[in-house]
Amino acid sequence: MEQLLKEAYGNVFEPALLTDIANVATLVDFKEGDHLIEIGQYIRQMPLLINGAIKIIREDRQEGELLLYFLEKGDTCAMTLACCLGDTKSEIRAVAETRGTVAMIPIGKMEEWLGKHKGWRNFVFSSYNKRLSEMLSAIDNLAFMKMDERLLSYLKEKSKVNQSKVITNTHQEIAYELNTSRVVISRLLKALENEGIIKLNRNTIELLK
Amino acid sequence: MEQLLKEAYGNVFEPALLTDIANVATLVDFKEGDHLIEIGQYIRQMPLLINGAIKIIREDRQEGELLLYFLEKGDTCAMTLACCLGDTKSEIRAVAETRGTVAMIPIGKMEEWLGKHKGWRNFVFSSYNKRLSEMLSAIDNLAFMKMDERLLSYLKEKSKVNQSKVITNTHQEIAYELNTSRVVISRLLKALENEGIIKLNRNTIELLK
DNA sequence: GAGCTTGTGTAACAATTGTTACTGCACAGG
DNA sequence: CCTGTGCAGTAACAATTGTTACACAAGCTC
Repeated sequence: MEQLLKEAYGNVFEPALLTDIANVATLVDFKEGDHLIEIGQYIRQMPLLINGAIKIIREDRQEGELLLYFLEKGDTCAMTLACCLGDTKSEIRAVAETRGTVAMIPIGKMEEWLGKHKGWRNFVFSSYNKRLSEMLSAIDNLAFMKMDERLLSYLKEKSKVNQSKVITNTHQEIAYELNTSRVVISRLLKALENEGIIKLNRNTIELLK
Repeated sequence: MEQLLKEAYGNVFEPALLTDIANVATLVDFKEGDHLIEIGQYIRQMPLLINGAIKIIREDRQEGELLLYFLEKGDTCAMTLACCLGDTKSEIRAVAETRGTVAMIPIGKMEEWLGKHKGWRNFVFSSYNKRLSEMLSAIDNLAFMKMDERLLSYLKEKSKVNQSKVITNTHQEIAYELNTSRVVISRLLKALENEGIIKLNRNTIELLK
C-alpha cells in the first residue's frame, strides 16, 4: 500500500506521513457507477483518491441535479473535509466516474496530523483552495456561458478524466449532469457535429481535433 | 480595539488570541462603495470584518459580473485565506456594501497562529466551510432558480445585510449584480409589485410582508 | 422655465432554452 | 424473424431571457 500512496501522493507527503497513513488507512476499490457518498450522509472516514475518477454532484430538492467537478488521482474532496471537521451532513453526492481506489483514513487521525505533519496541513489547505477554485469555475460556467459552451466544456472535461476522445454517455445522462433536457442536448450536439467539432454515433460522441 | 474585537469575535477566539490580534492588527475604516480588493491583486494582509457588510463579486473576462455572497460581522473571506496561504492573486472583487471596519492582520501571523491557537485553527476551517457552503448556494441559485426567484432572494439578502426593508439601488445596479439586463429587472420587479410582494418607488424598493 | 441627466415603464422583437409528441433505428431476447 | 425497449433525430410550440428603441417623469443646473 505504501507504494501506491507514494505514487499518488509522494510529492506532497513527507515519508513519515506516508508511513503513518499506510499504518491506519484501508484501501477500498470501487467500480464505475458506484455511489460513494450520498446527500445527507455523515462522513466517518476521509477518502484519499489513489486512482480513478469521481464526479461530485449537487442536487435540487425537486429533481434537478448538476455536476460540479471531477476528482482525480491525488485529490480529496473538500466537501468531505468540511463534513469531517464540521461534523455535518454531506451536501453533495459522489459517484464513481471510472473504477479506482481510495485510501480511507479514520476521522480522528485527520486532526492529529494537522498538528503533527506540515505536509498534511499543506495538503488540507491546498485541497480547500483547489475546491474553492473548482466551485468558482462551476459558477463561471453557469453564470457566463450558454448551454452550447457548457456542453462543449463538459465534453472536454469528460474526455480528460476518462483519458479518451470518445465519450460513451447517452444524451439523457449528459442532460442530467448539466441540468437540462435530453432534447436540448441532442439539438446542441447536432449543431456541434455540423460545425465539425464532434462526431456522433450511437452511444458514443467523438471529440475531433 | 480589543473591545471591538471581543464584540465581533469573543465567542470564537480565546482571550490569549484576542490579545495577540490586538497587538498586531490595524483597524481600517471603509465607506460604502469602497473597493477593498480587486481581481488580480495580491493580498498582503488578512481582513477580519468587525462591522459593516462587504459584497464579494465575480467577474467575467468580457464584461459580466455576478454577486457571490455577502460578508458580515465575524466573517472573513476564505478567498483571501486562499490567496494568503496559496500566495496567489485574488479571483474576486470585494466592495463595501455599507460602511464598516476591518482589522488587518499581517500574513505571517496567520500561519504562526495556526500552530499556536486552537481557536484560530477552528476559525480558519469554519471560514472555509462557510464559504464553501455560500458558494454552493450561489450555484443552487444559478442552476436551479429562474430569474424571478433569484431576484427575490437577492432582495431579501440585501434587506438582511442592510437591516432595512427598503432597498436603495437602481434597477441597473441590480441587473449588474445578477448578470442580466436592466429591462429584465424592471419587468420582473413590476411583476413582483403586482403580486403585492414589493412596493416600487423611484430609487427605492420596499419589501412588504 | 429651458435644458440636461438619470431612472423607470413599456412595447416589439430576437435568441435561447424547455416541453411535448412522434418517428425510426439498433439491439437484445425470445 | 418478431417484438419490446432504449436511444437518437426532429418538428412544433411555449416560456424565459435578452435586446433595442422610445416615452416620460423627477430632479438638477443654469
